[in-house]
Amino acid sequence: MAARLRDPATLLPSLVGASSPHSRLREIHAHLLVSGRLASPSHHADFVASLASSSHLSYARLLLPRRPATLLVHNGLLRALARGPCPGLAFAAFRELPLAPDHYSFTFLVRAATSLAAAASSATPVPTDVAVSLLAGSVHAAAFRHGHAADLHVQSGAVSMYAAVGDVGAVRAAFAEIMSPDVVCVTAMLGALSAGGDVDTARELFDRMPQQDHVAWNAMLTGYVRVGRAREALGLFDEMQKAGVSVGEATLVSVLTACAQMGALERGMWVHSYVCSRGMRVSVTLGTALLDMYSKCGVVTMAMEVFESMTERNIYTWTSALSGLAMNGMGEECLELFKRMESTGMEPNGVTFVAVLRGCSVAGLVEEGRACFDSMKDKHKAEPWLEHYGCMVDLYGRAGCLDDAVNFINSMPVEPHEGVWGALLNASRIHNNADLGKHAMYKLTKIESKNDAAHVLLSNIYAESHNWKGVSKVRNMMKSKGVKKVPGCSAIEVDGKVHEFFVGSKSHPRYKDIETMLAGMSHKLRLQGYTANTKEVLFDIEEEEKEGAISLHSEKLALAFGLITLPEGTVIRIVKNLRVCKDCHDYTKMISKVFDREIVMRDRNRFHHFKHGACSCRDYW
DNA sequence: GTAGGGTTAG
Repeated sequence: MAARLRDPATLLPSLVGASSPHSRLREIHAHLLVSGRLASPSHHADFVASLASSSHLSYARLLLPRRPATLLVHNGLLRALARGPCPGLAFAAFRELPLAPDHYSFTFLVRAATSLAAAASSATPVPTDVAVSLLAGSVHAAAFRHGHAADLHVQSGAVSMYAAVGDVGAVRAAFAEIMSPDVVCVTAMLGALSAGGDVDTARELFDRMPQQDHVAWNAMLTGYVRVGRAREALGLFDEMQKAGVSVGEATLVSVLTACAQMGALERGMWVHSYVCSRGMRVSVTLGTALLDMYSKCGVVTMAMEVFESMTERNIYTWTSALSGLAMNGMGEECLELFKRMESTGMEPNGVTFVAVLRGCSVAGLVEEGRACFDSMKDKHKAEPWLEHYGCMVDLYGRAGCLDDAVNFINSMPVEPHEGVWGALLNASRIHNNADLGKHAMYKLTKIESKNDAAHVLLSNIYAESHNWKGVSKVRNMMKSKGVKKVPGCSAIEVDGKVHEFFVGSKSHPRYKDIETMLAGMSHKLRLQGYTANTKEVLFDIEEEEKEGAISLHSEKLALAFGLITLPEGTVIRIVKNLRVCKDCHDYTKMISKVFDREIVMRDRNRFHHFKHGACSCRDYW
């Protein structure tokens, strides 16, 4: 009965639009009054909270003085504000509180501070605002002053709050305060640790928990995913299922993110069919995670199918789709989709522009990219980030407009970062401009002296122009500076199992077969007139010590394994942690022709779709 | 008759 009475008030956000005029609200208000449905204080509180949470804050405030003030009403208001789009308003309401706050009030304030901190850290790539950090401290201090800091809800909230502002010391202190932490408190700590990248400590805590519920499992899962340990995340998911823990949306989203990271398409598709077969509702978050998984596994058609089937799309959805098209080399489609997005009134943010600019870059759409960059400021009033400047340099440089790239850098209103010089360096490599490359390298190493990828790029530039002295100079430079190259690793999924290959590694159980296959591949390629680029092989900086190492580059090993194990006609999908080297790229193109196989190779930052001897990147990467 | 922990884009 009581629940039915509450209906009109709690349903308010859906009854009236956020832009409804006061007259319409008065009508509803009058109706509720006359029918007696606002008689009890709790219904009144619900009504006020509903108004506040549907952006009718001013009307909600009008209602406040109409009754004797109750904490219920005011706390409801605080809750609505803390959860709303402007959590800061909760503090204003708190200051005007006509009654002494209780422990409920403080959970809402802690929540508001947490949301503010989260918003601040996602808006910019820099560490969270000092102001938000101070705010968190003062909320906590106020809770102490009012004697409500010992409440379990406030305490676990404080742990999450300090994690959101990135204050590791405060997180530990807040957790240490808790006399007898329950599952929720420990899980909050778990989440805080893994958000700070300290998954191993989080795991210890997790293993020590007397019993873990599904939220604790999820916190652990996302911890692994966040630091890029996708394999462990999937392993944990297996354990979770064995333990019979209920699998909900949050779990699946994390699992999909792990699949996306690893390029584990089969596992990702398993999640998709799991969702479908159980008739689960595909929420925006789940849909976006699915779409992103497909893009990052190189299956753009499925990604777009998911996108089109979604009934609700937020900025993450749009940006993920745009970015998927961009990284799969579909620049025109990316721009098209961006226009569609603009026409729906969805406002792009900085991340969206990164995606669109990258789309322009892969397709060589210089003018469009320039227009897009300009529209950021003019039309969308968004200040470009360093990333956007980097994208522009990449756009000009990749298209061969090296002068434009240099002029663009010179006209930047902010100091260029390593990404900008890295983009110029890469452009120099594509267009064989050793002098410009040297300049970019000089600038880059002044900022980041030990960038291994940059050293490899420069060496490639020298090797390309047969400047072997230059190559060995770079090699010595790396030695003397102690620059360690991250070992190349290629992964391929077969029957749901991901196999990893490192350069020249012979440890795979089927190495003998792989070796035989590699020999067969070389033989077939030679018949087709392919000659390995032997001079460059000798100076391949990635593997100078190993004889013939280039023929054992990780992507070649994975490719051979794929040819052995995957039935004819299926696409071979390989995920590499670094960029593909030129020789492997040429080699793979040939393989796609000679073996008549479609090969999809995911690079460090984009996709190569090989088919009939050509690559979707048009040899610009 | 109000609360707390886990979920998507670079």
